[in-house]
Amino acid sequence: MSTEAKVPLSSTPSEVAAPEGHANPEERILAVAYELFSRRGVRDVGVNELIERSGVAKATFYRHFPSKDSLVLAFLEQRDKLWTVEAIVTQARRRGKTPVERLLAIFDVLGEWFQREDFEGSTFIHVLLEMGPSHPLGQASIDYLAKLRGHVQTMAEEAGLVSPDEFARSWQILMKGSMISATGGDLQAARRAQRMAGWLIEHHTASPEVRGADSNAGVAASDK
Amino acid sequence: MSTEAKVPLSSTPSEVAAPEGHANPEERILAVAYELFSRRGVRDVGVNELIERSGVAKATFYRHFPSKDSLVLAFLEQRDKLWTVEAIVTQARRRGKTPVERLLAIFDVLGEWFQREDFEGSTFIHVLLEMGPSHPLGQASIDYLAKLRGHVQTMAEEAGLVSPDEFARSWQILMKGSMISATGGDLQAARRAQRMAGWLIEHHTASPEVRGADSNAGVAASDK
DNA sequence: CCGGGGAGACAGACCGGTCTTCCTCCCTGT
DNA sequence: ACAGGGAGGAAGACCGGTCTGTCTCCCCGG
Repeated sequence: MSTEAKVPLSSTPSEVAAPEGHANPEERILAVAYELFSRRGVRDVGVNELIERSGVAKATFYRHFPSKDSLVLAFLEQRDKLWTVEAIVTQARRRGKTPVERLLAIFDVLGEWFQREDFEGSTFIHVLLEMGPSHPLGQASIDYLAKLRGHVQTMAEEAGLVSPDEFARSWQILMKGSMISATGGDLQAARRAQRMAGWLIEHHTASPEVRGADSNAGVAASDK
Repeated sequence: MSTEAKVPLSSTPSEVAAPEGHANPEERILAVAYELFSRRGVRDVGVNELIERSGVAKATFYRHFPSKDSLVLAFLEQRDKLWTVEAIVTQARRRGKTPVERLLAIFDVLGEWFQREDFEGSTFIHVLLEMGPSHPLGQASIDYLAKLRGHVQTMAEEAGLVSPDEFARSWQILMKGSMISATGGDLQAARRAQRMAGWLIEHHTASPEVRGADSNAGVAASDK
């Protein structure tokens, strides 16, 4: 058996995930769940549909996942690994030569993602709003969003930016806002966010001399 | 029909836990719906609960609202009026002296809203993600978000900013992003967004002196 | 023999929505 | 002045459907 790359973002040629390729039921269930949860949210997909589309018996489902929520938890973990890390962070790192370029490349990746017609919106934001911040699944989503913010903060530190935490939190506002706007139909949201992201970088750049003053400085800084 | 100023003396014997002040059932239902939908989203609140908490009969409910969706539609309209317009736009206009101050005051209002412990998150974003962009209620949410963006654009024009449409779309990315971050627990999200909003204003300010030119973003490494 | 897996009936709760029953107010015709 | 009737509201049974989760039955391979 070929080891098979794990379906990064699309892969599956056409329709919903098929049992093909995954021998054991657990992988089949998780693959189907990934597909359906990503596209329609966790509340909209019932256990019966998951079971039907993964060609598995109900008892088998509940033997591997004691509850639907535990499957959702596994799905979120998978989403973090395949989407946040592999599709976003790793991709962005690969594209830029300098640390700053790598940061800005995040919005290039997001922009391409927004253009895709199977763009589903952000899973973690979706689940967070669906379940609420106090629900365990909402909390898990918050945690994964914080994990993503940690990646941004690391990249900011690599770029030598000041106040990496403040930077990453502001950066994430831009990411979240652009994702919501893209869900609402603004396909240029990534470009707009990227423009603001540039200004954010400028204001967190430790300049050798000038720029001691706070609020806004010139904008046409060279850089780049 | 048109009479309305009648006081129900000793009528309506069952006045259990219904919202005080609202005599007619339609207002009671809408008031309860506003409360529950705002706090928990529309999917989480069923018609039975609405009926029970507004002290109304089921037939009465369906006489005034032919379906749950039509009530949600009425709720969204109410939300636009009470929240978007009265709580945000009017408040922000009242606070600032100059057009630019009025724009920035939006994030002051948002910041205070985030601090409230009954902060519920943004209704329109919530409904949009709950129902999806293609559902009529999701579409309505998109429309109301566009209406809010129109207010921002108007304020931008009053401030004499260039590219008011581009400005308003970028501005809304900051608003949406800060609301999601606030839902996730970042109570400083409004402050951070406001900082970026200040830079956005600068870059849309048509300064007679320097900075004319096409400005461009001049920072990103993309432009694909 | 035994355990995992497929198929599916079933339970119990809840969903949006319809309809029936009764009661009370208010308008109107004589 | 007063009886009658229509309208609106309260209470709630009911319907078909969906939800998560349990349990039974049978098969098949090691």
